Amino acid sequence: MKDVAKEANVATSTVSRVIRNNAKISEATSNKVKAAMSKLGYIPNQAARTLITNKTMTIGLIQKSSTPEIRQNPFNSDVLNGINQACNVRGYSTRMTVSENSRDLYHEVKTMIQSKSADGFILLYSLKDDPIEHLLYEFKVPYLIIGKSLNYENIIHIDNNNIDAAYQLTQYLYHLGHRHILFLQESGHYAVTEDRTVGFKQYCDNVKLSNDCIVIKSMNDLRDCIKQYCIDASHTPSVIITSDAMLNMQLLNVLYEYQLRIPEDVQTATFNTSFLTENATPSQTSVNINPDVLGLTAGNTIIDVLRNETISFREKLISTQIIERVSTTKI
DNA sequence: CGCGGTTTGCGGTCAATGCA
DNA sequence: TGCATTGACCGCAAACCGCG
Repeated sequence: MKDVAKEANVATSTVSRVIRNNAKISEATSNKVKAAMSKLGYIPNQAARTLITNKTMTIGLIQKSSTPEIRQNPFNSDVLNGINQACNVRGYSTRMTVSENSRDLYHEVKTMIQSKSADGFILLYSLKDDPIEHLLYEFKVPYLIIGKSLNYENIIHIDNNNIDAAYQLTQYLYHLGHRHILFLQESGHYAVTEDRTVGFKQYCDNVKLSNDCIVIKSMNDLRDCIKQYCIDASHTPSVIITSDAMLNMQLLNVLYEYQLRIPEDVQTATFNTSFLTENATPSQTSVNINPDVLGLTAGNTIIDVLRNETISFREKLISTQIIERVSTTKI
């Protein structure tokens, strides 16, 4: 700033005012300063700005764990992409947690809060009685949740209506003629999974369809389940829904092992449209929950909060769409 | 009153200094 | 020698102030 001021023949404060878009600077002076900045290639120093503003211009992103299963889920990277887009446009950067287990994660987040490494946080999951959310709440740090708000009143959260999305998907499959549907859900008691199960059951009850929901914890679970329901049973399901695309990928492998053809022998549908579902063999009918929009909305909203702008909602629901693909085509 | 210069202090590190 | 204290320093924002 000193160099720029010298180059433009003004005081450093004048340079500061031009950068901050402060009023009461004549256009002539402003232009003079901008010319000097561009001549010298000057970029403001964020570390120095943090010193005086006490703002890091960083958003902390908390993911439930940093295991490959979660990191490599396209849903995750799509959400992060949305968040980063919002942050990039509005001058913020992001910092994500890397811990793989909840104890480490707790300390990582605590350090981030206490060292003032971020101005606000986005929780990328929602969990009942989550110690990490308690931490954010106790320290009075601005945060919002992608998913349901389960622990405190009036916490801003960005979500899909997963009950409705599952209901719609089941209805869609019913209209295709399916009368025996198997629903496979991931383990872990996360709200999304539970809601998708609820929506599925609701529609089945409505039309008096018998239904089975199985919790899958491992690849062996999955093999046992398919053997039991699709090989050994007399009345096999005509379609299998998976609560997430990663589980869907594993299912495709198991069906291949048992030489069950999709869509001829059994059909499949899943939640979370992505590159994976588009390019699977065959391409998978899936529910697009628009993770990029979830991320973009979350990013923009937390920045609004940090800028003390009034937020008109506590809950924002992002729409979902069923994407029809080969896995549920009529034969 | 518009404009812009002077000065201070943000939070932490590190070297110099003071004191027992 | 070992410890505590002080002050310079980083780049910037803004309170404060003065000129015309």
